[in-house]
Amino acid sequence: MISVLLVDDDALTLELHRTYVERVDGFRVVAECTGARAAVSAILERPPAEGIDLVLLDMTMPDGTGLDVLRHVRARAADVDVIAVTGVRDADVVRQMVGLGVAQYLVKPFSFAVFRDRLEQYRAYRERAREATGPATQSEIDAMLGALRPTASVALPKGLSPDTLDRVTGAVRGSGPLSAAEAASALGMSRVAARRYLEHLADTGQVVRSPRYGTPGRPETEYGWHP
Amino acid sequence: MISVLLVDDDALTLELHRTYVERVDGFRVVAECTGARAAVSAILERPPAEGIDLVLLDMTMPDGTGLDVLRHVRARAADVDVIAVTGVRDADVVRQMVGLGVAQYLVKPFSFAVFRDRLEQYRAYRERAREATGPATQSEIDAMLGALRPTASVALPKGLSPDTLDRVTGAVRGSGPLSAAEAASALGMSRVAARRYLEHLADTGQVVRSPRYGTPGRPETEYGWHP
DNA sequence: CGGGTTGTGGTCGTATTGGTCTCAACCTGA
DNA sequence: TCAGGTTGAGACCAATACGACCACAACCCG
Repeated sequence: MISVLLVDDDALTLELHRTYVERVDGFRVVAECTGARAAVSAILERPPAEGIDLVLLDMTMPDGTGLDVLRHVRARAADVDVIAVTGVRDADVVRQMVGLGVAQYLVKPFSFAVFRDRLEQYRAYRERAREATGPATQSEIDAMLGALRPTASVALPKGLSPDTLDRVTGAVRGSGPLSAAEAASALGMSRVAARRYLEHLADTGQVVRSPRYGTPGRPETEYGWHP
Repeated sequence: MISVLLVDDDALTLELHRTYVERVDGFRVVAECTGARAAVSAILERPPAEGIDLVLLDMTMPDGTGLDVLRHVRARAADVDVIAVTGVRDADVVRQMVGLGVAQYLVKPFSFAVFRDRLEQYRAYRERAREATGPATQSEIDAMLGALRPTASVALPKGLSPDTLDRVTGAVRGSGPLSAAEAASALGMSRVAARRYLEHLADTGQVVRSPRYGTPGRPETEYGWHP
């Protein structure tokens, strides 16, 4: 059983993630924190016997960032693994977190399927690390690290390509609310195709639809990012 | 140009690694240390302007281990990447180093070809991290991490020859973004084969995929070195 | 104030083009 | 010669553009 510590400043998010974790076999939540300082103490002071294996760490908290937490923990040689779970997508933050050894970096919001995949992947890494208790060969080490390699995520509906979805997602994130036509011209694709992807994102809850009135003619629906 | 610090207690090894680094384009050795304490000072005290990008870190040194070095560095928020280069293959050490955010773990001894591959892989990660200066999408972050983690096997997948891979790599490097068909005709090979190699390069993070719209019909994916 | 007109975007069917898979032919090394 | 691996050709599948038609809100005119 893998013991998990949840860290997030929002109680609602905490609860959601708890239910997520409990739906995955072999993982259990042993503690929760809403602040950076509390997280550091929880990780460092917990007796090793009932130690924490994995921390799901948010970035933004009132009394410090996830980066601060991780720096303290790493300095103390605490032997925990960390999955960053945050809405912060700044490339520099990602780089620093990777430098501090996060096993995965999950961008909120995400579906349960994505969450479960990441946890399963972490479990695979963990199993490999455990079974090779003695000296390992280079290729065993590679296999271990390779297990942490993010895999292509959930299967898309027919007619959608991962690459295009990625581009559309980026456009909506970058430019604020967009209509299908605007997204299409920004990406150099057709309005119909752009709309398909935006609809998919809306269906999976990653963007919100809202009608845009005022101009003559049928109202245009615009798609805005939903953090 | 990526600035490298070499850390190893053995002068001979240091020299060997220096020649290795200098044989790889775009990397240069800016400093060398033979001890743990010296390594920590070198990393922390060097002015940011001529900062160190990458540390090749040995594990066993007279005045401390590589783990100690890394813990100090991480606690100080130094923004350097690290490749562990050591003979130590203990699974627990590997796990701890991974937890401290090493980009690669190289077991001594190794050939120059292996060494170069790892450096190239690190470069791919670095480029991806740099090009996405703003907010990134989940899949961009995944691509970044995917570039970092070693592919399960060091050798190429069945069906790919090193020679052809070199030619395809050269074509993409030289001619900017290419579609599979364009690469095929430029190299005088079949579209299917060209695509196989381009896909491999994309999977290992050395080239980026992006769909090309505008014409009726299914969009063509183009493969670019690092736009 | 109300119904028709107009203009715009949503929706669907079809054509088109590249991606993807399978299997046979070829090449290389022992 | 044989075995394994690499390439290539064709068939099928998938993702997009385009155009026609439908739905909706604003506007206009009585």
